[in-house]
Parts: sequence; structure tokens; C-alpha cells
Amino acid sequence: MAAPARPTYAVIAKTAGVSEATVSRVLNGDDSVHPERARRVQEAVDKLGYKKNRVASALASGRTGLIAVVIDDDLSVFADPFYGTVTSGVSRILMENGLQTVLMVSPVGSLDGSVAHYLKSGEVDGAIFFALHSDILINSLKKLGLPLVITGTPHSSSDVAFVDTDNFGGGHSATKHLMSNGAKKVAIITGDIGTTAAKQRLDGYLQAYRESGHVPAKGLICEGDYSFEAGKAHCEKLLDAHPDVDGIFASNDLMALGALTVLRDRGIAVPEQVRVVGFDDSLIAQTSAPALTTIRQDVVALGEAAGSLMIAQLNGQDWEPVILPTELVIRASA
Amino acid sequence: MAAPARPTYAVIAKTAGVSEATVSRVLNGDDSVHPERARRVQEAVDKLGYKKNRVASALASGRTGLIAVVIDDDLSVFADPFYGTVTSGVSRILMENGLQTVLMVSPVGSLDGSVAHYLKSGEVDGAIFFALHSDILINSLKKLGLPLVITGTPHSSSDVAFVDTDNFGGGHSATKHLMSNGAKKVAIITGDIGTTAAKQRLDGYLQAYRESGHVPAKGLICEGDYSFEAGKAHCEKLLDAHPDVDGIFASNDLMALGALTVLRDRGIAVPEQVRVVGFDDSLIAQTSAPALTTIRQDVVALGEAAGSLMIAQLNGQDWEPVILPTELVIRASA
DNA sequence: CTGAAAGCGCTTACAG
DNA sequence: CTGAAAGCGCTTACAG
Repeated sequence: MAAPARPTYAVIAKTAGVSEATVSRVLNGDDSVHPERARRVQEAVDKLGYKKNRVASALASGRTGLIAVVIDDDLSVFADPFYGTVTSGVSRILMENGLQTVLMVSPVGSLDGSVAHYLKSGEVDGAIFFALHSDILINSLKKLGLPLVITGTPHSSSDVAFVDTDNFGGGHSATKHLMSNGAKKVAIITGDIGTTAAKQRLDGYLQAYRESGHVPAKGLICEGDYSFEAGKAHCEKLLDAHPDVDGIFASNDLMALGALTVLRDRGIAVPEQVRVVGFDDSLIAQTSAPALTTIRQDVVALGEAAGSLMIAQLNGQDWEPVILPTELVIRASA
Repeated sequence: MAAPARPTYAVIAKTAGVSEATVSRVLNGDDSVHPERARRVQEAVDKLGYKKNRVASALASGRTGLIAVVIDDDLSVFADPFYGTVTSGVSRILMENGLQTVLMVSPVGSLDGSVAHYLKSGEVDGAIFFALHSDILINSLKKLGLPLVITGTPHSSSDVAFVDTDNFGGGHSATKHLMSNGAKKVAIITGDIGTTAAKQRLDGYLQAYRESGHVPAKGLICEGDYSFEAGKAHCEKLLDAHPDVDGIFASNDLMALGALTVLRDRGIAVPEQVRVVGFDDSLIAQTSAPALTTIRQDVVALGEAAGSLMIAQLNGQDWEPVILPTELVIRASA
């Protein structure tokens, strides 16, 4: 309905004076075609403004040109700009490679939910996962040979392609920064400890402590869940139980903001009395008062890396997991 | 490569003892098929776990089952969770209707950019636009008969389907709230005035002034651009030029936060001396100090409405533009 | 209400 | 290096 009659192979073949098979070869980069004939085909393509019909191509070749981006959660995840940003990075790389991004936001749940069925039914050439809560679907898809990329470190140690931020390094440098600025008693408010990222940030914190020759006092490790409320609640508890806390590493900016709110309410000076470091370098890190010292992760780059890993797999190239570095961004809070 | 051999019409037809045409009819809801035979087909489908091959279906029918979500901007827009949230609303509705969402994030620019070509080449059944900077592409696609939905009010008054928040009403109630709480001198920091939303919010502000029997003093209307920095800069200027300002309506929460930052730095009490209202009810409205009174817009519902308008058009049903109500959310700042 | 048949626009062994 | 031909799995007039 939409398009005015588009040219087909038949037309290109006729105007170039070759067979449709030859047109197909030229358009798919088969270099066995004689250069002169290839040139003629290319001319016809340019002249007629030909664009290949993806659907027909997909049916004949068995490749759909579609890559699913699966966010294993519900709509609410988009309250965090993280996912949208990663997705746009993925999308850009895929588009540059002639692939389309199909977005699916839905708890993946079991092995036979609708998303699982969809992915197994051959309607996409590959799938990129965010916020994956479990590896069972992954393992099942892996067996089918579907190219996969996970954003974040997988739970189990299968040989699935993944991209992640250096959470350990980030946690380490956040904690070290607090200590080297004089903080003696540094607490951590972790993210959802069911996620590998939260665990790795915690490990970085522990490593920094180890290097300092000290051990975090009991109660300095608070299990949060990445929410603003958790940041507030744990900061309250922390101040009650350990009035001499002088450093807080929150595993994301939102929880750091929660902590800042409590500190301000109690009239505790930041950074003079308590230093605070967040993680993400999201918008709120720049707009909070005081502005938040934080660990920047390059979210767009994360998406692009995921896209590139997918392309590599589709092309049968070798690939390795990608771990992106973090950067300490020093502002006013520590 | 991915899927193990899936059943086709041929298999369903054989096990049901009917022709492939009949299978097709049943699966496409053509109710001219005899109930008994339809039942047999359905049984075969269930038993074999048949799922229609979308690609083959698309090639034969000319309908791709794909809807483009086009965000006329670059990746940076995802710093604002607005787009991700709208997109997920759209995606959910489309998926419920057996359609897939193809995400394209790219400045649309001219009539023959790559996005324009893509949309014109019949690879999608429809397109939903966000953050559209101009209507020229729209008009050109409209002529091709491609079903379109715009999120936001179109610039020109073509008969394109659109969904939008009641920006006028929101601006009106924000301003009225400030006034009814005693503010006499209410300023507005507008959004990017090139967008229809910013203009409408301003109109609401002006209307509230009109109803109060007063006129906003010169300089109370500040042209911002939705950024944190604009909020800060305009608040500074405002306080310098009009020390007696006692109300500020910022056209989004981010600018309101900028204003709050300046007010705090100057030791001006909010809401005692200056009342502040934002727009969006985004995360930062809840986490700012003081918490921000703001105009909530239902972003997920906006996306769902856009999806529904698309479905209506594809089904040849009548549709009307959708304007979603806003809600005043009263917190501490006003 | 139903089926045989042509067709959607590509891709890909196969034979040369 | 190249073309004729079969085929991908559906849909849809058409004739009955």
C-alpha cells in the first residue's frame, strides 16, 4: 500500500542485460561476478534507485535481518535512562550493518513464555539481552545456535558473548578515592545483590579495603536495591549505628542521592563530615547538591559493543567478551 | 539456522485434511470456513505447536507486521527517560496486536535521508514519530498512504493522527496553583519554544494570568530549552531583575531543579519566599530537595495511545487525536 | 464454503 | 564466471 511500484530484480536484470542470479550476486557482494557486468548492475541499481526487498530476501535466505533487544523486565525499567541509552547504542551499530532492531520489553520468565517462543521460532537472527535475571533461557537458545549477546556479566559461566562495565574496577576506585581523601570508615550501599554488577562493585570495595590494610566494620556493608528509598533508609541506619562513618560508596547515583538527602536533613556537611561517591554519572549526579562525585560508565559505548559483538557472531568472526573501563568523575561530594 | 524444522501450512493442511487455503483462512480469522473444518485446523495447529512464518506471510500479503518508532533526534535524547518510557508503551500495545516495533533513532532531516528512504520503501506497515522537528517528511509519507502517528501536536494542521499531553491545561493548572497559594508575581521558564508542547504550556500560563485579572510583567517570561543549565541561568536573571518574584513555573522538572539549585545557593526559602512548580513528574521531582510540586503526565499511557491509534488506522477504523489529561502533584516546593 | 494455482521477490544449488 | 529453475511459506483472486 505504501510504496509506489518499486523495481525488482527482474527490472534490474533487464536493464543491466544480465540474469537475476547475477543481480543477486552483485548485491550480495559475491565477487565472482565479472567486474564489467557488476558495474552494469550497479549502474542500473543506482539509476532506478533500487532497494532490495528485505522480506523476500529473508524468505529466500532464511535470514530475517532482525535482531531482538530483549529487556527482561517490565516498562518501569525505562524510568532509568540506562536502558534507553544502551538500546540506542545497539541500534546504531546494527543499522550501520543493515540490521534492524526489534525491541521487546517483557519479563522473560520461563522457557515457554511468549518472548521465548518468539526467539525460538526463527523470527530474528539474533538476540541481545539486558537485565537478565537468569541464564536458563540463554542456555536453551544457545543450543539452537541463535547468536546471543548479554549486556552485563552472565550468572553462570557459559561461553556466551557479553559486554559489561568494569564494575569491580569502578567499585575499587570509588572506595580508594574516599580513603585517599581521608575517610577512615567507609560504608557501601550495594545494588540488588542478585545482579552480577552489584556483586562486582562490592568486590571492588572489599579489595580497596584489603589494600588499605583494614577490614570494614560489621554493618558497613548495606544491601540496597538501586532505589532512592534504599539509599535513604540505609543511610539513616548507618548514621544511627555508626555515627563516625565518614565515607559512603553508593552503588548507583540514585542511592547516593538518597544518602545525600538524609545527610542534608541531619545537617551533616558533605564532604566535610561524610564523603559520598555514586556510580553511573547519570544526570542526577550533575544536578544534585552538592554535585556528586561518581564513577562514570559509558553507556552508549556499552550498547555499541553489544551490537558489534552481535555482528561479529553473525559474520562467523571470533569475538571476546568486552569489559569497558570506568572513570572517576570528581565533583563536590567527595 | 536457529529453529528446528517448523511445521508449515502443508503439514497443517495434511493433518487437518483440508487445503492450505483453508488453513490460511482459519489462521487469518476468515469466518467463512465451516466451523467443523476450522476446528480441525485449530487442533492441528495446537497439536503441532504451529506458528505462522511472519516473513512468508509478509511477502505474500505485502504487509510486514513491522511498525517503525522514529525518534527524530540523536542518541542523547535517551538521557531523558521520557522517550524510553513512551516507546515501551507503544511496544506493548503493538505486540498485543501481533506487530513488532522497529526502533530508529536518527535525525530525520531531509526528505531523502536514510530514515526517509527506509520508511518510503515499504519495509514497515506504519510509523510513529517522536520529537518531530518538522512536518515535511510527514506530509510526504502521508501522500504515500503510510499510516502515521505523531507523539506530540503536529506543527502544521494536516490530518495526521497524533497523541499528546494536555500541555495547555498543565501549564494553566501549574500557574493557577502558584497564584492560589498566594504568589503574586509568577514567572515562567519555557521549554524549547520551537516545540508545540512548550508553546502550549506557555499559553496555559498566560491564560491563568488572564483569569487572575493581571498581566505578567515584562521579563517574567523566560525562553528556556528544557535543560538544567537553562533553569539555573534564567532563575539567576529572574532574581536579579525581579527580586520580588514569588512564583516560578518551569516547563519541565529539570529546569525546575536548576531553579531550586539557584534559590538554595542564594538562601531563598522554597516555598516560603519563592514557590516552584515543574512539569513531567519525573524521578527528579520526587528526589529533589525540597520535593518538587509538578504536573504529572502519563508517559506510558501516551505510548499506549500512540500504539492504539496506529492499530486503528491499520484496521481502517475511525480515529481521533488523543489528548491525555495532566495531574497536579503537590509536594513541598509549592 | 472450498481448493488449485499463480504469485510475492528474492536466493541458491546445479550444470555448464 | 553465469543462467535456468526450483524453492522459501505464505496469500489471494478465481472458479466452482
